Amino acid sequence: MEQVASGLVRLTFLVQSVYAEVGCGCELTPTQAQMLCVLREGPKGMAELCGVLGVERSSLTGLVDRAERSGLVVRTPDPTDRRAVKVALTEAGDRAAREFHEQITSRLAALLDDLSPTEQVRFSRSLTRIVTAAGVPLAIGPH
Amino acid sequence: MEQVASGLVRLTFLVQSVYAEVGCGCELTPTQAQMLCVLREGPKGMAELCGVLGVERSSLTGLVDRAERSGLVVRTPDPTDRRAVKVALTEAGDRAAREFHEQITSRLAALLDDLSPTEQVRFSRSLTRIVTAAGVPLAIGPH
DNA sequence: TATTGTTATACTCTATAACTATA
DNA sequence: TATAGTTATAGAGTATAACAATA
Repeated sequence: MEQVASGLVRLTFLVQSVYAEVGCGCELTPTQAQMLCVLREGPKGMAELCGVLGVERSSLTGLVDRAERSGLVVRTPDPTDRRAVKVALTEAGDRAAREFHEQITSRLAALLDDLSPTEQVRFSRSLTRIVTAAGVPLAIGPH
Repeated sequence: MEQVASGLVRLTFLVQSVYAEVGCGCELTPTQAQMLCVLREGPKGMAELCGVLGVERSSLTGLVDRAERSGLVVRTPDPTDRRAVKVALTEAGDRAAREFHEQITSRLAALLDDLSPTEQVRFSRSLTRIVTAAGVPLAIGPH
């Protein structure tokens, strides 16, 4: 039990550090990387984005503000609801998101390099089972 | 590759949320929980603690300030070096650290409940192999 | 001169509560 | 009244640079 818990915490640290490092290389904070990855699915309203990211609206306002200031996203008015806005990736944001996604995917997969092919498959399956059982959403990102 | 990366990120999510939740129940922020766990080994100097936690000294000053204000740790002068201080757990800090450690250990181990005993052993072994290969230090998180 | 730790400053991320505008 | 989003405010966590005291 002790062993497993320690392993899980250490793995979490490892993944976080890779995530931060890759993000840094793309000039993205981990939170920005996460948001940009979500926005690759398409433009989203603030409330919707809050739900996916698991943050409060006031927090998201700041996140979008900073990302917008950095030219990664834009707010556009929602034609169907004048209270609402849609947050969408800019071209630069899309480029950064793609780059981040590509790199994080290969960097994280490489963490399993020391396992045999069979072990890799088993590990990956168990991983999926664990997070599925716990109901963790699919979106890539921390928190 | 995509699969593995997604699984790793989702697992990281999951572990972080459990970590935060357990910490919250012990009135600890995740960072405080981590620091307190490290200090269970014994008192440490600021510089040493920085190394283990992977933060800058100025950051640690704030962390220790807040933990000290909450009565979790104390700074005591180092008799062998008048520049230095030792950071040690108070009784309350030790109690919180124990409680956190106990709970996080069982909560994280429980994440593997859906795997068969064989799969649990395999998963745990692979976990250890991955973090060992990557050189993730042991001291971080629960021991 | 090098090391230990703090201070000053600035930024990101987060939340709660109060607010505006629209539905 | 309820929902969408922002503003005001506060606090944790992080870093860099400048500084003090001691080795």
